[in-house]
Amino acid sequence: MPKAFDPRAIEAGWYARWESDGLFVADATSKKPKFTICLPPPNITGGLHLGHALNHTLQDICARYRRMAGHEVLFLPGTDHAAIATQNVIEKQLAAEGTTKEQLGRDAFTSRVDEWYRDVGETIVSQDRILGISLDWSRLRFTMDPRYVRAVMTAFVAFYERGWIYRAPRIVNWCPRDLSAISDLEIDWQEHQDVLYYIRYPLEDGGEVVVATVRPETMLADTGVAVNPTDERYRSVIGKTAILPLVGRKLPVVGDEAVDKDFGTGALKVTPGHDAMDYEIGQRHSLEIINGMHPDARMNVPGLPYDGLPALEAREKIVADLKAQGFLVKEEPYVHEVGHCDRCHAVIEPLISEQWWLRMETMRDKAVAASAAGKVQWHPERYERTYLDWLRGLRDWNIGRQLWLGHRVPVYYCENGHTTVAVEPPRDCTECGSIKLTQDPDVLDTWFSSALWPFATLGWPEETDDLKAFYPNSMNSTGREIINLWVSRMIMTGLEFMGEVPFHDVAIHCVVQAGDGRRMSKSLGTGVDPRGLIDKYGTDAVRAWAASVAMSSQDVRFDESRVEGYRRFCNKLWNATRLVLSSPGTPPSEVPGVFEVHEHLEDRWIVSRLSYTCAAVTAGIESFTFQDSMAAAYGFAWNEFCDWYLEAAKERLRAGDAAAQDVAYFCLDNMFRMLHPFMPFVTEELWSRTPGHLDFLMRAPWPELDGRFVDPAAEESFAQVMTIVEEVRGHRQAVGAPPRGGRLQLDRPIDRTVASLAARLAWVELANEIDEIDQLEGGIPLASVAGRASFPVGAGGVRQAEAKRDAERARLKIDLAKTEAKLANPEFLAKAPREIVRKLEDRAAELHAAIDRLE
RNA sequence: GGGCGGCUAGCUCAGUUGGAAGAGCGCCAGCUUGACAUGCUGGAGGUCGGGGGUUCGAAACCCUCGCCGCCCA
Repeated sequence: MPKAFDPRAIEAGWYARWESDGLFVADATSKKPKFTICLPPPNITGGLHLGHALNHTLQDICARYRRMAGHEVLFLPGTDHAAIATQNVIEKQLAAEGTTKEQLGRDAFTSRVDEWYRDVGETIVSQDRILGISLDWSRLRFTMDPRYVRAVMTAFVAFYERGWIYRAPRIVNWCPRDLSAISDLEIDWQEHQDVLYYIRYPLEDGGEVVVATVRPETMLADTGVAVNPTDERYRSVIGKTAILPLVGRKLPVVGDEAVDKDFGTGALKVTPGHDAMDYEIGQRHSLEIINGMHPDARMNVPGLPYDGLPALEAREKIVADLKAQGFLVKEEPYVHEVGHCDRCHAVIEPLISEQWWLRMETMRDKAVAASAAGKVQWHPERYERTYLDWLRGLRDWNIGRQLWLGHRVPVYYCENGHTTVAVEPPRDCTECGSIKLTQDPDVLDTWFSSALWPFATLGWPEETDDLKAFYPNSMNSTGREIINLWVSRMIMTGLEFMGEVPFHDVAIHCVVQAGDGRRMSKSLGTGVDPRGLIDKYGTDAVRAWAASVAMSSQDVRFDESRVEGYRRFCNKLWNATRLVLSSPGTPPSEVPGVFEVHEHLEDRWIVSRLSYTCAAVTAGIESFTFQDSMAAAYGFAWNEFCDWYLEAAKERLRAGDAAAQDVAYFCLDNMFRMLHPFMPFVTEELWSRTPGHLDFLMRAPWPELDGRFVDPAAEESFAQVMTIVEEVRGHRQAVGAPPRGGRLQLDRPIDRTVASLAARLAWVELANEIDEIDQLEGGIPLASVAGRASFPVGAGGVRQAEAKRDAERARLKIDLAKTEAKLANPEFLAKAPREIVRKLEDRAAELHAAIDRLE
């Protein structure tokens, strides 16, 4: 067995062996309890980054754990076409090549996209394999697969038939670069330093109203002026008519309570075609709606000198003209939030547009009710509020997008103006039989299709075996920014189409930031590809790191040294195994499941600790606090098993002691099993190298030690051993004694087993009679127990020993004073719980004794 | 503007009903100890963001202020 752990050497073969043995494939006919995760489909915009690695690892931990714990596990992989995001990526490529999608044409663009899907799809699949994610590749899904498309169309038609889908003009968030509407959730708000312009609108019969705006270019589409009817300043102007500067249009002045009296002058120019609130006001007062802008944000004002100008240029020219003609009252600096398209970063223009809408009331109410009934558990719990707050304010969903990429709306128009809505493209119009049909050009918001993921991947709308066996899913895991975009919508569609929530648990993991606290993103150049880390430290180290930060309450700045630390942990496991394997004699042919541990204190202690650790690891996974599991397993393996047990049992192992071997193999076996979900490769490799393991660790049963080996007496005794050893070692270093040698004398209350084990681990000789303390006169008195230690040192050593003793005594006296002060407080004695008082009394007694020993 | 989270050792983070401040990395010192120098041993380092309050007792609970991040408008 090589001396050092080498991730490359061991990771290569296991994944292929697990896969070829069918260990990832779910059996829908199995009688076992089912456990299902449909992996959140990564966007096909590029390869996976560290955030995906984290998320996929957490789900894989759950999947592997459940398999070992006896569940039939379906862990289903897939990818999402991410229409607008992917279209942006391809368009950037085309731009770099000096062309555009319009020059290419829709068909050529589509085949270009298909090519991209193939390449990136392969990259993502290979990344998940490298990460060891145990996905059922026989069920790989893509949101543009024909079967999946059919599910999307079925959902659309179902909503349409319920009367929930309608087409209507509304103010939408329009991206003038993507030439599409986008949803509220796809907007990135950024602070802008702008100018607030005060503009004089003359009244027809004399006088004027001054309005304030940061977007003077929209005035060309003004169709009214509004003031708050409770505003004394403007009460007299309601009902009058203002004249729009530069245009000459007559604008009715209306009173509407939506107007904010404190903003600007308190008078509002009303542009129903370009502002959501203005649109509402316009509806209430029957104002005309003018669309003053082309889809690419150039002005659409025929007959005016601004026609065809981009918005910002038009703004400059309009401001100059207003100034020249005396309409501009003043300008002042103004800071406000401006919406940007979160894909292409263009400034969003609110504008009136005819769109496809989905009514949400019924689904929203069901989703809220399901939450109230506790059907979905959120981890951490506080995210339930994020979800509910958003749902309660939910309005109709704009599901249409004006893109070239995505699921085309299944709505067909005939030459006679009839509309046919159908899952499959119809041959003829359902009303007049015309065969001249054209399909609506819009595509669906990507989240419309993603919302169906937990059941569409299982074959819905067909009643497949998979759907029957694996719906609802068991859990979903994602980042918090996806809660509203995706999780809430899956819950709504799941309830609507399947009559049941799509999963019982939602785990929201932390966000991994770059080392400097910035968001990790490809565009900022702060993204980290997990493959680079895996090359350096191995997959198991990356996964262990992911588990260790998993559900952290705060976002985590990526720190590579922690990944390195877990590689060292792998090496530690490797070498611990090497040590045990090197012990002579016949190793146990199989790991004893139950055996009597009675003779040696260290044996009793370590299996007791093992038992405790196993329970802690299990509890961590079950409660979605993976970092607790990782910490428990790490601490046990390194600090307890390697540092203390193996050191204590080393001589017995070398001598081929069967009991020590039994215990050591038993610990290794259980450690490998409980660590396997976290670090599948190194544990599988080491398991295969220990005797008696012919099958895969991956399908070994999950360890359940039931507290069988819990041994409080052994824990207490061993704790005493550790205390003594640590104090003796401390003295040894303080006096500059060599690493070995010296004598230790302990007084009678100390058990002989404890004494001899402590002496051995502290590399000192135990004096023959543990009660004859005077024999070691001149040695260093111990504080933790009655006893002395002596080491071969020169004169300087004695001084150092005394200095340490003085410092220790001073520290103990401070502690004692604090403790006694509390005990002297009558209120404390009266109000504190009894066991707390007793604990402090015991502590005071111990401190007294320790100080006495040092006098 | 509303809401959520965070602020603990030089760095990255734990700290589960309030009852003697922790880990990993880094740092200092000492160890070629027969599994591991990807290691072992010992050690230094914190007025738990500031200020109030509740309590016998607060890193933890309440109020307030200050930064940092996120979500929703």
